[in-house]
Amino acid sequence: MTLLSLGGFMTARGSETRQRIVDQAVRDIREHGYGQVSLRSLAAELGLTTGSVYRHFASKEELLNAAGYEMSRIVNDAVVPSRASVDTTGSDVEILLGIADRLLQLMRDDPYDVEFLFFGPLYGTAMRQPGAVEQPRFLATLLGICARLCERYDASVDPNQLFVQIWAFIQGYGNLIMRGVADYDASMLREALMRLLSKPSPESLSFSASSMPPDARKHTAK
Amino acid sequence: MTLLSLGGFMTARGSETRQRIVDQAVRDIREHGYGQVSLRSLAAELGLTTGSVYRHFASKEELLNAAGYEMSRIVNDAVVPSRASVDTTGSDVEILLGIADRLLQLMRDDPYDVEFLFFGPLYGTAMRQPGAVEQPRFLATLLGICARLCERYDASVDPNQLFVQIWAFIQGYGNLIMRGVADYDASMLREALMRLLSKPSPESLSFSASSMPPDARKHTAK
DNA sequence: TGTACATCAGTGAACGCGCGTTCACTGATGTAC
DNA sequence: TGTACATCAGTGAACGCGCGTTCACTGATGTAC
Repeated sequence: MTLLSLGGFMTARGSETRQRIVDQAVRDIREHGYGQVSLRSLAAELGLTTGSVYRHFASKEELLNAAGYEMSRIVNDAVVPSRASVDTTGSDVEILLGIADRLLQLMRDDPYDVEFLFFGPLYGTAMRQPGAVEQPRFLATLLGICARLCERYDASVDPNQLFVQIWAFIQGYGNLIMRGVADYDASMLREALMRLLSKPSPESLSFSASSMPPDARKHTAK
Repeated sequence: MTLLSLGGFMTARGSETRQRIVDQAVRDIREHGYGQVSLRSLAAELGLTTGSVYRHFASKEELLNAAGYEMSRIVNDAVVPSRASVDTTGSDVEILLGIADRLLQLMRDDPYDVEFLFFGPLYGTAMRQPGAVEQPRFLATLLGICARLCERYDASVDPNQLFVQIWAFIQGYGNLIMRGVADYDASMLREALMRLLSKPSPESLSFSASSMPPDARKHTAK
């Protein structure tokens, strides 16, 4: 029995194999990291030969793009709250904390997934061409939250700047977790993010906050 | 004319070549990243052949270790303030800001140096065996500053936790800069670090800071 | 001072490996008539 | 219904490449006597 079309380019069998190859690539990336992906071993794990992979993808790069697309969906689904849960939980800050929490858990449990998406070969190519790979929704979500917070509480703060601060901390912390330098601590994450979202208060740890680094550099240069 | 000893294992000529090889490795890493270092091209750039490299190093790994040692010194010198400047500038917080500032400048200007040291093959091997590679002094310096600050202003805060927060932000921000996602902004760095060093103040951006992510996850799991 | 010898940095070719990629071919499947 | 044909997923061997590494050899340098 023949299925119709399937995009008009492949038989049912072919389309099925293509998906099996992509799925195996995702598994290999998750297990060993994208740098270790070899077409030979990938094909062997599926009981195929390398030649057959080229029946479905013009190059290894194209296969990795397809795997990136898949991975992007997986990460988005794991990190971004569903519409329903957003409606019920309410607060922007809670949504932000939730996204950060789930992302860090993912970086701890499946570091190679995130490494591939954020630090891999797709970044700067496919990831930035809208459509090629599903954009990481949670980044847009985070940026939106920052914008709302700034607007609501302090219009003088630049939303992009707040976003960079928060995103820097989250992925920096994730990096430390991925490398085994730090353990994931949800309450520490919460505390740090709350601090970044707060205005610095004068009565806290008091410093002689006079002149700044760009000049301090001169002192050591000599 | 013969120089004596030189460690007793090499002639002057040999020791000189060894250093030239290490220096070239550092240059190659700085320019193309440690992943692109090839013994063939490295030797060729020095007018040597690969075989001669093995007269001085038992393996590529050993050469990279030596290069790591060199790189570690370079980064330390660029980032850690000299004793004299520490004595004159005073405040712990200013020292911390200065280190962060210089490190981020370095990550912007010579990203491959930092990548090699912190995200490279040495990390977890040579970097953690005291002596093999000069430990990154500034990490110890940062930790010491965190300890002093906690002790002085709020003994209830865990210094390690504060250190992880600060270090996470700094290298996370550096990562964004290295990848071209964000530009380096000294005043933003200062602001973020000050926030992380402050106690969160209740009168700042006010959030319904009720329940936390670990539970929030249940909502989206369904 | 001259001669024989030891040392060892450097040569250049080769080895084996895994890689992405190509291609002539096989064989199963479904279509046309 | 049967036969000839087209399609195309998959095979398996080969290609060329760059890699780290090895090794017999060269030749310059300094030492011993």
